[in-house]
Amino acid sequence: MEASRPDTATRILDVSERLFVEHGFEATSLRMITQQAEVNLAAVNYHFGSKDALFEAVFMRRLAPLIASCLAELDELETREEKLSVESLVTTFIRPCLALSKDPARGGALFVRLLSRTLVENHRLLRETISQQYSVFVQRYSRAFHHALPQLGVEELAWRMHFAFSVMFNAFAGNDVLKIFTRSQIVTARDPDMIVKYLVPFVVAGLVSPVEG
Amino acid sequence: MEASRPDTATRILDVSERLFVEHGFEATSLRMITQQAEVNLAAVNYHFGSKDALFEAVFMRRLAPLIASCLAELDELETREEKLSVESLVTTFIRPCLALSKDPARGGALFVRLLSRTLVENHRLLRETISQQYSVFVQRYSRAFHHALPQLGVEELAWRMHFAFSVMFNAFAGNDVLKIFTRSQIVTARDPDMIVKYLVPFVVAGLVSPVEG
DNA sequence: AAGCGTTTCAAACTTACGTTTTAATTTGAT
DNA sequence: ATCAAATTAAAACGTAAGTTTGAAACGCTT
Repeated sequence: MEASRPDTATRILDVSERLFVEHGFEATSLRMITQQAEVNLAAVNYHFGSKDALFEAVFMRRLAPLIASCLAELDELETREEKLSVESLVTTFIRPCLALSKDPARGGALFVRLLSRTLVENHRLLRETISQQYSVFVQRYSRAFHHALPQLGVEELAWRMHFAFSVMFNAFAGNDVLKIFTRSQIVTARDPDMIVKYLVPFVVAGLVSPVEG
Repeated sequence: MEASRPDTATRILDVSERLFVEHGFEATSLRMITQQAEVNLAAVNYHFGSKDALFEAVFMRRLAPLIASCLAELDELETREEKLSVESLVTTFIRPCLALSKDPARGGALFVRLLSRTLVENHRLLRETISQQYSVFVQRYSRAFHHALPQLGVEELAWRMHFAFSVMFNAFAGNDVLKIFTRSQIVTARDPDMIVKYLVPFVVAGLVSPVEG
């Protein structure tokens, strides 16, 4: 009656995803991974080639569908509405993140944390492989936000998008900067819906705030 | 005419701070540190005891003065004004961060990046040593924000503070989440004053936005 | 100048890492 | 059933990590 055990490569990916989030890439050894995945040590190099390639595989398994979901939401929104509201635009990004966070089969909230962690560690992977492959993501959002907020100059818009995506990433990643001091004042990332309830108004307010003279 | 060379312990701290930011704690070896600091390999263990203790020393050298500066600004503001504005409150945190970012003698922007990096890596150091020592920081800000935003419930206020500090930390840390995709669309953290110009309005707007029914 | 605690130095130690190798085992088509 | 390919297994390899050691060099007081 137990669920069928995933194959070796999948078990490695699942365990790696969790351990990379918990301890970071460098601090996670192949021996930790293979032990918890109950596979032989050599299996990682056999199936993926190297530890670096394993990381890329872990990353790409989640990122590609997430980006695709966001762009699909964006497509659907642009065909449905003539004039895009900032809130609906923000939601096209948040909804796929939320769905991902609530779906354990797709890594649950783990991957968003991994993404956040990888961003600040600025891996070579993100600077090289990903940047070329997914520049369309930011281009699409930049254009959409420009249409929704035409009163903003390109520099001000870039900064606001930077801030907005920063806080959204951090929110889903559960990096509670205040928790360190207060000992879990907020039950972080436990209820993703609760995050969105407070996150969307905050981000939208920052994005649409009037420009100062 | 050259500046007098700092002593061994200080050189180790300076180099470590930079390397921990660039490569992370785990990926920075003592041999990298001692080589760039032009000290003997054993000097780290002699002066600090261990690599972990070195990290704590690097961290504490900057954090304590930063926290003290913030609290001093807060004190000065509370004695000067009866009713605190959200903007002035935000500024009590941003101004010390900005001063730190612009002062190479105190680590410049490096330490804020280190702080941000350490937050998402959630080191044992931050969970254990720091949380007890500096809980006063969050308590003071929580109370101040509660006075400035009395219309917000405790839960909503906690979330908004969480979001606000998230984006502020990330802004100073220069973790440009969009840069990865666009290849340095924004010249991040080059001009700290520019950050503040756009950061403060964004954060304030999010904090003061009206609560929804 | 002598003595003594402090600091520096070169070298080695132990351990753990990522990776490779070679053989055993399983799998799937004929 | 057989054979070839794919996968798993155990063991070892070479390297680099943090740490320790013991002697040499330094700095300061007497």
